Amino acid sequence: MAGRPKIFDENVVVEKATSVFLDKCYDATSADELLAAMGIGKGSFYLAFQGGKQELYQRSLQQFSDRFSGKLETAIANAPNGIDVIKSYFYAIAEGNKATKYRGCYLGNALVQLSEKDNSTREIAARLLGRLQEIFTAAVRKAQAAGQLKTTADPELIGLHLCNFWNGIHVTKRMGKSPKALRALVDLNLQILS
Amino acid sequence: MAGRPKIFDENVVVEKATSVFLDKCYDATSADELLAAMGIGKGSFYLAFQGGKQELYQRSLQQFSDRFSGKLETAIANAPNGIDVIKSYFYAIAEGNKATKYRGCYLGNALVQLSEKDNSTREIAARLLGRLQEIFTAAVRKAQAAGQLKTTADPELIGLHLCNFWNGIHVTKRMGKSPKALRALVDLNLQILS
DNA sequence: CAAATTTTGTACTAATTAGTACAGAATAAA
DNA sequence: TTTATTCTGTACTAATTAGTACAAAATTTG
Repeated sequence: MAGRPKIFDENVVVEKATSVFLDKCYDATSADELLAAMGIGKGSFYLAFQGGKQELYQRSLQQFSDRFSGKLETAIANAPNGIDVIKSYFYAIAEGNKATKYRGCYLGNALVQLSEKDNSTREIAARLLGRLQEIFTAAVRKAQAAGQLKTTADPELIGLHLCNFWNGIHVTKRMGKSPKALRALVDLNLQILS
Repeated sequence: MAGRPKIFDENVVVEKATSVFLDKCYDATSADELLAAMGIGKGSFYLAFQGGKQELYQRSLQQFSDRFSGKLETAIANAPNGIDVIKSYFYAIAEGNKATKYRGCYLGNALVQLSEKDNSTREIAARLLGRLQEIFTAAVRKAQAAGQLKTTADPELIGLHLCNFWNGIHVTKRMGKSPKALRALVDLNLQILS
């Protein structure tokens, strides 16, 4: 392949863009701001991302989801009890830290922040969040089969509940609730996994 | 008081602005768009809302919360069983309709959509959502005292759970879930109110 | 009616926006 | 080395942005 070589790696710059999108909503993030964070110029950007800001955002959502889902799936697959892995994720949200306190879930944010006009991107975010739900469902089904769970409730429903609780706590966190209150909330909502 | 009379009612135009803010996030809503919806010119607007768009948004959040909280409190106070009123609100969300399917909760949206730079507005949204939590908590406490609830769990915790479930389902709804799935989710999360 | 007061609409500014055009730079292949 | 190819950085456009300035309009009070 002839031609001047790219001075950047697309995956790397998408990741840099993600950290900008995590701080503000899509519409409020300017292309200039993204370019500065990505460290490339307009020429390079609009050549690599011909769909402009929208394409960048969609790829950012996809990359984030791939990495996050992959990490969670691996952790569940390698643990003796996948349900414990899921529990630890929720308790980690309850603890939080200053940097992530007001960030929420990248995919959930997208779902809430996207205006009605950009249906295609919102559908992508919805589908990617659906993957999280499926991971929860699969882990519950596996644990039920292994006799690691008391509940006989539909694993689909429990998966939906966990995904919904995930969505909720990432919003409720932003109300400034203490880790103690959030821990009690997690306790209550994960009782079904005992 | 002498002077040319106002051609508009501030509460009315704030309400009109609210319906614009409901469709898109704060940052993405232009002042021009708001003015068009409000039906007033720049001169009038910047005189009545000297804090500009931010003041308008904060007053919009406050007005929305006042009206919504008032309606909910009245409904609970006038019902034989306040818990049934709360349940009906959640089942109504599960049913939804095309117009509100992707709208979510105005206050929750604010919490998620506001960038980190506008802390003061986010704190207002957090405080107003806290009112919802308090209404839930008070209703639970009252029902417990009246022997209408089996659970002896801390009413504060149940109130927090309901507020969190409220936050969650307004996001989960946007994943395109069917009313049937959402109803099952409500069933599961309101079991504690049986 | 005249003066004081308040509101309105228009015209304007200065900054920022997303995206395009294109000359030139850097490479691989012939 | 020449040619074909791909990428980069700069300069540009045309639209939109939030907010200001201010003259004229509409009212109350004296």
